Amino acid sequence: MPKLGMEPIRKAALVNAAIVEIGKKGSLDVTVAQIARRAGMSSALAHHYFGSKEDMFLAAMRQLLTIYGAEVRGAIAASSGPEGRVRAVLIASFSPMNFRRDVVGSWLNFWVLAQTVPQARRLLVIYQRRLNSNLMVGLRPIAGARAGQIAASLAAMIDGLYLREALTSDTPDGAAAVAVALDYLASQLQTELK
Amino acid sequence: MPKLGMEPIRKAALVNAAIVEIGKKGSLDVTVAQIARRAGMSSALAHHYFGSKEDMFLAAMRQLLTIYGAEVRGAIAASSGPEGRVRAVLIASFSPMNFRRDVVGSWLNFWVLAQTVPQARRLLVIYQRRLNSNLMVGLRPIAGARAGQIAASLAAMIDGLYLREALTSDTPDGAAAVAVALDYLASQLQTELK
DNA sequence: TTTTTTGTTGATTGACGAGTCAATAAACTT
DNA sequence: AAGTTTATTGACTCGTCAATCAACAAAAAA
Repeated sequence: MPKLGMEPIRKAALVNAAIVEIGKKGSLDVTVAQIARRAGMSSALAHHYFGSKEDMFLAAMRQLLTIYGAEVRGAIAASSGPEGRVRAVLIASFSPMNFRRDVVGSWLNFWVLAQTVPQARRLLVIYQRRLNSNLMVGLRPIAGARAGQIAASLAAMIDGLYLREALTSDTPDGAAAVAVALDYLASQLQTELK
Repeated sequence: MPKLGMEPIRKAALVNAAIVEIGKKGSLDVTVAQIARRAGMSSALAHHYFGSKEDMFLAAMRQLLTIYGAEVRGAIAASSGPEGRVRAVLIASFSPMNFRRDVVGSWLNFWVLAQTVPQARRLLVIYQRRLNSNLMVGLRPIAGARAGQIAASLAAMIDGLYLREALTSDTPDGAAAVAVALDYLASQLQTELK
């Protein structure tokens, strides 16, 4: 019984299922059938809405990026002052929403996807640019000429903390990750004022 | 014409071919036939020496770990003083040998493998422990109680820089990566002496 | 010199999975 | 009412690939 307007609903379901499935399996070697089943439909329908598996992956990646971006924007809006802005970015990056096991697992695998699929690479580059830019806005007023250097380090550190999270078996500890990054930031700023 | 004692030679050839092939493809989706061909033999022979594809991957991982470990040890031996030791670890981590496109690509994919294969995870955990320990030996004398925190940050940063390298299209710039890490180190130590 | 061990491969098997298709059905349009 | 669009799936095609096997060759051992 075709209720109309299913397309966006089913697409969303597939995208979420893909993220969960990839995260759970820890690899892109998930079948369309698995994803479709988790999303409660046949694999044929998944192919009907997304032309190919790759398209589905890209949509899932975009979703992750979108959520992440929204959360960062929200945190920045609620922050005050340059340093607060940088803190906001860090806190949002390790929020319970983004720093979840399956999400981190998916990120890692999308990084792999970006090695092969130009479209995926583009998405990841966008993320990197946005992260860098967000950091720079906050850092420039307080770190001056060193802002670029610090931003690069912080960005690398964030990615690295994600990477390590993907390996630890216990539940993600966003607070600890934030602490590491903030500690670094504090020391850098202190250096500035020496 | 069976020249005897082929086993180690063929195994080594396969391991290297696997690293190159994975790095080039940017994914673990390489066929045994591809690897075998690059190593100059039939896929059947590859299966003869390594029981399975997975075993081959694990051997390749071990190889990477071994080379990395050897290089770090060498650099440490040639260094002097606690801070020199830390520098040595960083420099070795981004040496031309380890910081090559295909090698970095392989690392990334082994990280993914570690999500699925316990044996691979174990290897990666060994790497992490060793890295941490190497850093700690150098940091404790100069950073005291903060050594742990700094080591964690440095380790995350190293991994993060690798991760980012896997994404940039141009040739790896080990020097720049070392600079970022050293800059962080310098600022941390300065904080110590404030 | 027979036998065993080591090296080597072409051919084959067996499984799995992406993508297609034909068919069915319920809405919406005219 | 007839026709069109949207939703949905089971069955099928087609390709790929890991792993196995049977067979052959040469060295070493007996």
